[in-house]
Amino acid sequence: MSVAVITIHPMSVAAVKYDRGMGRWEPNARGRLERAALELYLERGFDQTTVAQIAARAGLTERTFFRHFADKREVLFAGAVGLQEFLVRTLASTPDSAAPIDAVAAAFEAAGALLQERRDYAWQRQAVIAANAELQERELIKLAALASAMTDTLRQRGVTDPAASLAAEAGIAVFKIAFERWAGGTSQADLPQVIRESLDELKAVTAGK
Amino acid sequence: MSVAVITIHPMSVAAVKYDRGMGRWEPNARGRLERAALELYLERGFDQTTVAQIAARAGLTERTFFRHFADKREVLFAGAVGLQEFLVRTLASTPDSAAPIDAVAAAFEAAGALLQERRDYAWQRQAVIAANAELQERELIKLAALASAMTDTLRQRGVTDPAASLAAEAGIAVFKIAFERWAGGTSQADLPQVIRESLDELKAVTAGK
DNA sequence: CAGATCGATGTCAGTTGCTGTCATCACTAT
DNA sequence: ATAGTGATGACAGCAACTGACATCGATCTG
Repeated sequence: MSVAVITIHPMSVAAVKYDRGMGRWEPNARGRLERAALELYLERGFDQTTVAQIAARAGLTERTFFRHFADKREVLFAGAVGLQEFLVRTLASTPDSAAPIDAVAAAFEAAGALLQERRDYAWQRQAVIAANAELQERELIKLAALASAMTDTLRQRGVTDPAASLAAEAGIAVFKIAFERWAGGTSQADLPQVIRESLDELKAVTAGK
Repeated sequence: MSVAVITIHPMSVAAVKYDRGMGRWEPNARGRLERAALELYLERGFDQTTVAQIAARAGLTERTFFRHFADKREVLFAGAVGLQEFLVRTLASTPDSAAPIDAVAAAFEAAGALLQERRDYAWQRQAVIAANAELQERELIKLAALASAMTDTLRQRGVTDPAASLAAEAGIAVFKIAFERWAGGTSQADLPQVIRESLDELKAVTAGK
């Protein structure tokens, strides 16, 4: 019994889940990979998902996944770059009259308002990250990079050195705790307001003699 | 041409670098792995070191490495457990009269004194971690776990919830920045004192209206 | 229009981190 | 003696990630 060898062109196995574009390949490969990854991480968990499965759902190959994302975790953090840019921009454009910690907190409040607009996505993403230690590691180093960027921005505003990094790190701590409370609760709390309350708590806690 | 099949007993290929004990295997396998790993990470870098190389230098096999350490990074963080226990113990035994943030800072000052006694080791380890992003991720999640443990301890002291986590996170931030300044500088600065100064800076930074 | 070039992807082979499973064998308790 | 026990070795295998090269529409160039 002889078997015909069939050469399958990439287009002919294009993912069922996503509409086909007009070029040689479907458009937005990167976005399809992000969406497929989040779906699979939610359905089966991060550990139980292979990169090959993500690529297959997006109608691509494993190799292509690694051309778009440095590793299996990074696909969940693609948006972090934009968020950091927004925060730095907002911080840089805050009037110099504000104290460093207040300027940092104000930037986070503005970012919190944006996050709230994509609440469903933010909550899904948070659920995936909360369920896996490796993803938490990646989240923490993104926050550390953010702290570093905000420290630089503060320095450019004339804030001297230990104060700049402390204001940035303290601001991150406030945001972390506020976000956890917001994402963990079932309430319809307002994220910017939770951030503001957490900042006031921090001020109270550090109001030592 | 026939070749004799030689079965090599583990003892006969025991590591040259480490003295042999009296049992079936050399003693302190775990410690030998830690030392071999640190040496190799310093010599060739974390990425350029394979687990097989570490095991070989310790006179063991790759499989044994993974029986002692969950992954290639964890070998650098074996001592973190003891440090966390020390910090929690110290925090728990601080008089209740101290404000939460001061109690946390006092615990870090005590731990800082211990770290200073092993300054060479602490600096070598820090150099390895500073050179590799994956190791920084691991360090950050250890600090997050530490924050969580200190938060629990503060709660047991009657500190209510947002204040407890904020005091712990703020304390971590202070320690992080103080340690960086201490390990980065060439000076003979006193780590507990650097921690104390950083805490004062934080208090100044958060002393908003 | 023909040909060169380019960019995004596919294909394939290889290394390494990490795991499951079973064998080995000094030591220990009965 | 005999039967565990515990730390290790040996081996097979999966999945993450990388390097090298091939493919082929789209685009540029003459």
